[in-house]
Amino acid sequence: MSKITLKEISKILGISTSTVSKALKNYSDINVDTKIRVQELAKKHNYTPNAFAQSLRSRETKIIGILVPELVHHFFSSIIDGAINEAEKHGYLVIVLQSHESYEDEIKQLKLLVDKNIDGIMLSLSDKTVKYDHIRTIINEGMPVVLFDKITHLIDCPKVIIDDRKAAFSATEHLIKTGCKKIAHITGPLKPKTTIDRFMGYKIALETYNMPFNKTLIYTSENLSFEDGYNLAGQIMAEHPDIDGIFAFIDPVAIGVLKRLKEDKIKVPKQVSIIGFSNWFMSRTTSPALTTIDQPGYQIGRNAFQLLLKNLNHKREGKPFTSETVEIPTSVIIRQSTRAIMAPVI
Amino acid sequence: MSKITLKEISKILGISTSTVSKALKNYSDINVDTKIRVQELAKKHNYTPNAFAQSLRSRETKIIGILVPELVHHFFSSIIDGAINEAEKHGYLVIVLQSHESYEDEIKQLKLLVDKNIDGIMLSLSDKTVKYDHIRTIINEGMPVVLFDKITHLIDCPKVIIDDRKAAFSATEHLIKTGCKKIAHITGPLKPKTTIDRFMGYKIALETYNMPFNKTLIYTSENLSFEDGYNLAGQIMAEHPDIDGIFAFIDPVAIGVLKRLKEDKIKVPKQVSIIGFSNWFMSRTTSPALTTIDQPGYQIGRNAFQLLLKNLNHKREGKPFTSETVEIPTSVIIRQSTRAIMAPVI
DNA sequence: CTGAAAGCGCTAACAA
DNA sequence: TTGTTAGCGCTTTCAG
Repeated sequence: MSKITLKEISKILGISTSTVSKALKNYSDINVDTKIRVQELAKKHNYTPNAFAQSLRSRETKIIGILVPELVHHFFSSIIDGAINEAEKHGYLVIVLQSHESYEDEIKQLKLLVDKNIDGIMLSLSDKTVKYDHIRTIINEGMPVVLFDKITHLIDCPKVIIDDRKAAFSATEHLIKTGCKKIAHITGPLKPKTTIDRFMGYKIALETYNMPFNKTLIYTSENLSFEDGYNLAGQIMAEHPDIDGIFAFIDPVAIGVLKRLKEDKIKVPKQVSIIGFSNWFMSRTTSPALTTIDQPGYQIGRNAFQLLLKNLNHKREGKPFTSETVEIPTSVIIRQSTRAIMAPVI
Repeated sequence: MSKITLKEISKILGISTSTVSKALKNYSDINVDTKIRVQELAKKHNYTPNAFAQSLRSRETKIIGILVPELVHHFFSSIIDGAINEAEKHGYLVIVLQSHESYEDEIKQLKLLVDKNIDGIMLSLSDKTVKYDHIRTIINEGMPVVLFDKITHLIDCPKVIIDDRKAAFSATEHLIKTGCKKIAHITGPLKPKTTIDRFMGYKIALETYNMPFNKTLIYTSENLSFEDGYNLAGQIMAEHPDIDGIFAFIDPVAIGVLKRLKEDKIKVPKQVSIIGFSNWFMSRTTSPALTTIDQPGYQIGRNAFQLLLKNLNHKREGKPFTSETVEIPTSVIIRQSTRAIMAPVI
């Protein structure tokens, strides 16, 4: 029925528990015969050590926690996928928690994790989080923490990011290089820093290519929704009928734009090119398929775990935490909502 | 720095650890004054009990595991979302693991979970799993297990399911009621039982409404992909130009169909109606938006945890496990890829 | 009302 | 080569 313990094995074999323990771990100072006897009996009874008892002694759980704003989200679930798979390779299990973009929840969930004595935490900040003492406290108490995607530079710890500004620059640049002369940008609520970075990337690209920046070409989607894109597209074309490119800061909005333009019989990409951001699953299923920026979630998760692992090891060895920042490269996924790149004029 | 223990508190206060322990748990036989002194000191030092030590004694971790075929999947991540939120309400944390649709991985991951001494397991079977002894063993050893979505009736334990057959019946019925006379069905690989159930639902609906079942109207998507739908749609219309309805067993395939028909200038829903299955996020963003079957993932996760919790409690109280099956209702989400329901002829 | 003691299962320093 | 012992932090008799 239930699991067998060291003590029980030792009783059966008439030896001490410490001998059994050592035999199972192949200590060199144990008689080969006893080793074999022990190991066979253990196998026969399907012995596995009691994880709490081990943890209680070793101060290690081999469990880490990951806290994201929302789990039901292609980007974040990809990150978790990457983290879980990488963790498993190294013998770690992963507890998943969500902050639902709430500062209070973030604090609460973090506390749950800390109280469970897990070994380390991977964290993507909620959009509402503007104070960071709750995180600094955890780190100061010796918990290894890695920040990813939604990060702040105000916390000194390892981080995994994508360079949203650079990525947005590429997106805008792609529109420019494919012949767009008047490009609108749909941005989002101010808070997640990523949104602002994307806006900055757009702006810098215009400057770099000597195109005028026009404030009236900036539109704001409040809730990042498909519906927002749909409505804003109508507004954009009404206010600026000569627009020939739209860069939306996130795919669902871009897809909303796409749908509206099609319904309004505006040719995409012939008259207006559209580029999104994030490479959501559905972006390749639209017609025309959406050109977008790929954010490699899986790799972010993988790298974040690797950084965490490094600090886990540092902690065990008494070394100080590192706080390097790893940047994961993004790429433009060219599909059909933008025009073909024009051959350079010779 | 690190966490304070009962022993340290007791030393500071010059009382015994057992008194401290009881004081913190508000035992009735402790002097009110000592209680207050203890509780205040504990609060001051931010005392939280050591979770392993507690687990070691109580044989409970307050952690459960959930194993799904794939995490990066709207349906499964919704289930996990529901499970995590419900678990949290009851003081449980959730370890998430994936089988990647591999039988071997399923066994391996289950073992990881069991070895961690977690309190219970929520499991959705991999498509490759056709033997169930690994699961029966776990249950027989006393681990509460709840199966959801991808289940088998060959295991005696609580289950949460949706009735795929009934749902597919409704889907087909909806096409019939909106005037379709010749309906093709795109099904998938044989294994997940859900696929067959959907096919059965389609067939039974035809029979119920006295429509001929025609084997040549059944098409198979091998990899459930958007691209498959795209290609099959071409094939279907070539072989059966008079088709006026297509029921695809999963949304991405339906969306592929939609895209192809549009490209081929076939009017949806005027000439051909399309209905999907699953209500993936993107299905409302297509144009026309896709009519589909909603599979309420969140509720499945929630209910599965509740069943697990019930068995967790039964176990604690020495009662036998229950093995009830909860069926979560689905619904037809009517959008624009099917025609309006015709008024009944009076 | 309080404390001593035992024990959950495992490990490791030390003794034999 | 093996065993003894102590202890990780907590809870719960049971005795005082």
